[in-house]
Amino acid sequence: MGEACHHHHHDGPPTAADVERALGDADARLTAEGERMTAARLRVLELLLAAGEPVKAYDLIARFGTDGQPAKPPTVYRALEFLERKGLAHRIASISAYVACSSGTIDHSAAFLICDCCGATEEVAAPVAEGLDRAARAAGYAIVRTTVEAHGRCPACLAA
Amino acid sequence: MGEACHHHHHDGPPTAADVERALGDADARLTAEGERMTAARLRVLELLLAAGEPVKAYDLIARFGTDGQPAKPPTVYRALEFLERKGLAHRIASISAYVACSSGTIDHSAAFLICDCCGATEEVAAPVAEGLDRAARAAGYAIVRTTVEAHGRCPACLAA
DNA sequence: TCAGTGGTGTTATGAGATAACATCACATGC
DNA sequence: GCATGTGATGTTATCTCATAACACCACTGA
Repeated sequence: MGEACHHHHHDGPPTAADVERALGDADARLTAEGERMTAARLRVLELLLAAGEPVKAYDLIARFGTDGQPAKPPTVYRALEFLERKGLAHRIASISAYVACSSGTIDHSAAFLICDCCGATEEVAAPVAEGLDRAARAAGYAIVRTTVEAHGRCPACLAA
Repeated sequence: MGEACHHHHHDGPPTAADVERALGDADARLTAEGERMTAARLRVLELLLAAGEPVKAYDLIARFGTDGQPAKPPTVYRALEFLERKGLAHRIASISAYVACSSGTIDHSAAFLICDCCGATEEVAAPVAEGLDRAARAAGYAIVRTTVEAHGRCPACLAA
């Protein structure tokens, strides 16, 4: 993360109420779909939502226990895999971190704008698909999933 | 890599002559730029070129010595960092692998089509930048570098 | 010839992720 | 009720990926 400029307070984490609401929504939706929103999955999603920015898996592991006890790695990685599969979280490959999905739409190919200075990320709806789809068609590839991540500076860090 | 279909021979590696020529070109170009194309850097580039597809860092480490002796990790990671900085190689974050740059143009933002079946990759010139740039402008971000990787099936694996 | 810069060699360790296997919870059919 | 199958979890160990730190070397320019 920060290498050149100081850390700023960007968007910041959502309020506790926001987190609760999002958790409730997710729980209700997945339960309705016949999925099991277990304690571990809810806890990991809660941590991601509360952070409001990408979080490293081992940070989730460290923060997992409400009593300060860390989780075992597979506990968190399994929850992340589930959340990702269900579109509630995304892995950001270029920084090996995970973030709650901020888009309401299910089954989307997300793209991210990532500030290398303060760590803020913005999830933007696949405005990229067009160009990539065109290239894929030209090459004869059938795309299953995409990783689109742009690194740079957020408005706040640019202003600083 | 392969999970569903068998491994096919896709494009395959280039001929030894192709590799030699590309190595010579890279050497000449960087030397002209005042960079030092050292043995380790040339060797890693040679391995990447010869593979003709993404290679894991520890595979490069294992293949490094012509006598079968592996390299020490930093040797290869340093060479990769240099090659990437100079536009001769790319890291593919979604699979933690490295590939020789197949584009002639310097200083480009590459995008990749990656076959999850046979491992073939196609480097396509940033046809993606448009959409992403637009989104970044809208969000006020200044983009420095991008990671664009599409996973799916290549034509050969689709046909199989 | 001496300092500065950039590259290499080496050791060790940090960070990210998963394999394997035992156990548990829960829904469904009998 | 209770057997049975499926999916989730707990636990241990390990594997893969990547870099920190420090000593040494090669080249360049004052």
